[in-house]
Amino acid sequence: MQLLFEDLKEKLKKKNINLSYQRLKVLEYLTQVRTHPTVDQIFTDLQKDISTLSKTTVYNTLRVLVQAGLVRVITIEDNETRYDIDVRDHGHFKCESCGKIYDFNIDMNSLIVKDLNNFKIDDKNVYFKGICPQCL
Amino acid sequence: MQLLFEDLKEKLKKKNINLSYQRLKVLEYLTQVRTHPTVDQIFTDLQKDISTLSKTTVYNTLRVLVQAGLVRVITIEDNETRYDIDVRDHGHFKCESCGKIYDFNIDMNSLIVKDLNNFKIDDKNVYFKGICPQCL
DNA sequence: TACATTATTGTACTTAGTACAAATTATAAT
DNA sequence: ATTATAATTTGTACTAAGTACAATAATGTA
Ligand SMILES: [Mn+2]
Ligand SMILES: [Mn+2]
Ligand SMILES: [Zn+2]
Ligand SMILES: [Zn+2]
Repeated sequence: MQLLFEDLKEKLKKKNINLSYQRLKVLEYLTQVRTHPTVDQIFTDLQKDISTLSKTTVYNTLRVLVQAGLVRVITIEDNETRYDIDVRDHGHFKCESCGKIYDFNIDMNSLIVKDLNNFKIDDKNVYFKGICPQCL
Repeated sequence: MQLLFEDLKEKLKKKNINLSYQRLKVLEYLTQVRTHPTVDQIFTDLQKDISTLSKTTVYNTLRVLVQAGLVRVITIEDNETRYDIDVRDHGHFKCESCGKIYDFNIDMNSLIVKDLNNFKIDDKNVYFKGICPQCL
């Protein structure tokens, strides 16, 4: 636990992000809670530990982490922005019954599109919707 | 033009959607303006013709059209929901410089994911981000 | 045409996210 | 360690997307 915290400090330092307790806590939360949480979930849970926490700080911190490439944004539903500590290429499946978001492996390099020959592609996203096994 | 309008009437009737001038106009707009417009763009443009148009009506109409499968929702950026009259399988590329959204062909059936064997998949989405040729 | 049903409109409301200035905390220099 | 400087956090006010709802208008049917 103490060890993890030191690892996260390293992670931020390597990206030239100044250390703060709030930033470490948000990063720790995303490392432990792998459900692609929303800002509100992060805020509500962390507020139990940090009673003075402001939601603006959560927004600010996430923006910083995303810009540094430590966290990615998941946009599946327009009304709920979610955050993912796993920045490696992978797809997302959202169950329309329970709302849970599952990760799946997909080879983004195999998604070669001839229509986009002269386009500079920076980011590839794949997401599916349907019903998960538990809800079926 | 008159012919097109009759076609759209047919399209709605086939889906058991009651006819109204507003619904026809929204459908006509999406048929003609293929830029994946937002609610606000649709509303602002149609208001020039229909001065009494309410934004609520645009929201209601789009919900009806999406439920009927005549229109699909495009969620790339969390703050801008866009609408597409082309409901066939295809991918979207958003230029991060000019904001334009391009269509591209992609074979969704080739996206077979072994991690999702027991999942019921209803909807597959692929979108890329980057810079378009005009902006490069 | 008359009636019943459905759609439109306008307003009020909710919620996600942003702007900004004051207060606090972290970093660097002495 | 103390101080000065810079960066971050916090709280409030604000914006904008979207929804709820009741009154009004339009549409479909007998
Ligand atoms: Mn993920
Ligand atoms: Mn399209
Ligand atoms: Zn489920
Ligand atoms: Zn462009």
